[in-house]
Amino acid sequence: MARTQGAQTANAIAEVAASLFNEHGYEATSLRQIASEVGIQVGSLYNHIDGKNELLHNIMVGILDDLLDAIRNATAAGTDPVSRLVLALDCHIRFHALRSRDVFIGNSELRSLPPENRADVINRRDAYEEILRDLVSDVVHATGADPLDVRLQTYAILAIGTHVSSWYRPDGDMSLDDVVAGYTRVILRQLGIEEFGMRVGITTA
Amino acid sequence: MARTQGAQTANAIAEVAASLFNEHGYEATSLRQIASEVGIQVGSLYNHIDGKNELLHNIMVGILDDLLDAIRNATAAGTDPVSRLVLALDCHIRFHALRSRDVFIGNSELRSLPPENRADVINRRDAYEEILRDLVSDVVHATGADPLDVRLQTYAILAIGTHVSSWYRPDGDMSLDDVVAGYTRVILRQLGIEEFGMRVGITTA
DNA sequence: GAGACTCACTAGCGTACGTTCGTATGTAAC
DNA sequence: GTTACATACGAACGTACGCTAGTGAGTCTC
Repeated sequence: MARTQGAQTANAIAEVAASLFNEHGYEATSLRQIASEVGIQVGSLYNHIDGKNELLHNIMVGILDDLLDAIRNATAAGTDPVSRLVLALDCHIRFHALRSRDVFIGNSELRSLPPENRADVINRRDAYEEILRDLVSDVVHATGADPLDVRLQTYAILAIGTHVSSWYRPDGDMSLDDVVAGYTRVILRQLGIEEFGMRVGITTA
Repeated sequence: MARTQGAQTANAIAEVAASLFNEHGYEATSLRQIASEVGIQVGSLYNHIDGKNELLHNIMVGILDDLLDAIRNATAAGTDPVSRLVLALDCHIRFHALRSRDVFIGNSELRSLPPENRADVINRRDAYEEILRDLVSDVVHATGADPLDVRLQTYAILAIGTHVSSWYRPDGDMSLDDVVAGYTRVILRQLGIEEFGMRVGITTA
């Protein structure tokens, strides 16, 4: 056993760690549990990681990098502010629903990261928030809508994403398409641009 | 030292525990830390509690009982569905902002409760969600507004509350009154009853 | 085939944890 | 003043933790 198993084992460790962190929390998960579910001994973990904390750090930075990539790619296809926002909301909600495990870890385990590693996460989180705020801001300027309060509106969108990741289940009684369409309507209306949404294919049926 | 210190010490333990759970998380907080901040020895804690988990359970049940009491009292003064909802939103947002420490514990440490104690918390949480949903539902029926989706609307309100508890700071650059007024306008608009809100004193200035 | 490298094993290190116990001390009740 | 109780202390329990170190088996390179 050598040379070829490395990548697979490393992958399995990361997956198992994420599942256990999600289920019991970082502090309540032991390396012995992780090793046991992977099917190796505790000591062997250290052939693949530097320590327990690296597992958490990788998950948190990874999920935020993926989220930033996703929203940038999603909005690139938009031809005007409203369609860019609609594309962003689609991405935002789907991402949080489908990757709820890692999103939840990212949102709940910041305090388990040693302070020197927190900036990596906080900077990415701030960057995402800024992207959303700019999208909202652009829509407001382009449409002349009254946004009430851009900051609170942006927070509301962020909150919906986080919340979706905590209740949405693929086998629940609401399809992901319905969740996306429903929340998109709600958000466009709360921004005061319900009628602009219709022009890009969002209906209030 | 006897007979009279009991209640004060018990109180101090609960307060210190909540602060440390909020800061580091339940699992990462040791009874030795708690005892040390209270100014007693570890063993002495057991004159006041049955075990570490009781501390968490009391916080979680307590905050939800307070929240349920608050929303019931707040809405009692409402004379019609819209004003009841507005009163509820005021209470909802203020409560989450002002009691963010315990709210955060309640929202993030459910998995640290042993399964047999979770029902206490989940039942209260469900009860709160039902109260909000009924308020939304009543408003819709009374005003004839198109709610888009009552469930998603209710979730959005819940999400805003949870999110507020994570960012609002009394010394931040937005007053609590502004947060409440701002979010109330956003929520009334997303429900499609912006104009009804004005009748009960919410302005979109 | 020899050497280098990968990756797993086993055993054990020092430390911290939640909890229990016996004891001491101060206060209240009678 | 005696009795009973509330409350604190200090020491110790068994267990689990993250992590390290030494070793051996398999595999790739040349």
